[in-house]
Amino acid sequence: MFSGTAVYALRAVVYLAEHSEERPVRVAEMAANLDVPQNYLAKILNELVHSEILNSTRGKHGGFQLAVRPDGLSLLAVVSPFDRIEQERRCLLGRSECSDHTPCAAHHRWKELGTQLAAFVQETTVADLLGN
Amino acid sequence: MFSGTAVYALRAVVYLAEHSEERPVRVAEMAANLDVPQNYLAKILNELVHSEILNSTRGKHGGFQLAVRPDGLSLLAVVSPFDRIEQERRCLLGRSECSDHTPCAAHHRWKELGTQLAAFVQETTVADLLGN
DNA sequence: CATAATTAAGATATTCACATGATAATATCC
DNA sequence: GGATATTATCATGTGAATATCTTAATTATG
Repeated sequence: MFSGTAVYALRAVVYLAEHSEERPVRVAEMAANLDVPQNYLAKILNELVHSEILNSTRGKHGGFQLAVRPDGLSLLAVVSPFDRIEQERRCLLGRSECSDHTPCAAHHRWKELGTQLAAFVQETTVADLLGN
Repeated sequence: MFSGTAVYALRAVVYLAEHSEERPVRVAEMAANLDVPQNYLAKILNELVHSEILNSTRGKHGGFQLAVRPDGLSLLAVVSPFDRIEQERRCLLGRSECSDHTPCAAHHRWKELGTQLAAFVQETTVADLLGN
């Protein structure tokens, strides 16, 4: 459903929500705990900084912190720099305009699934992923 | 949701359901009509033959035919040689055993989405995709 | 100011889905 | 049996996602 990169981003954001309240968290610490390649994670975190989801501070005692409150951060916001999930809602058979003109029998249920997925990523926040 | 290869397979099976009642259909014809690379399509069809979803006959007047009735052929059967969609139902964060031990708040709704997707591909048949 | 710690960024490497090309195997038709 | 049409299979190429490596930029501390 999500790309590997997007899942990394979600895991990282959850980790920061749980650990970066006070001090910034270093990439090395996160990479070790989340089992993500460190340099790759650094790039992902950097993109999240550009998306204004994280703050970063360089130098000694630097690291990453959440820039917004977890309950105001939707999964869609975290994931969208990496996955274009809006495109998931196309025709099952890849036809360009199946839906409007000549929907097949399965089309409506299929579209409903896409709608539910979209609602999930929009309405679910990082706060909903905490506490385990 | 599905890989490109799986969508090719679906399109091909639908095409055969509509055109292979009498005679076998050649790859070249399907590739042209479905806008799929011919050699790539040939490989996909061959895998569907091995999955006993299609029959093939070589030589002059050869081609591919559906081996089963469209209303008895689930989307899951068509797609599963190419996509491991059962794996879609894991934890959102890629944790190995999130679900059983310490489900997060979002886990139940996420799992429900996966269940609905699984039900869709199991219950929907190729016959449901015809007629447009 | 020098040093160490850390993110930022660019270049390169790897892997895999996707695609192409060429050849072999098989069947039909004259 | 030879020519032709078709699937079957293997070998190779390509591009994007994933991952690594290296260097630069920035900051705190003694």
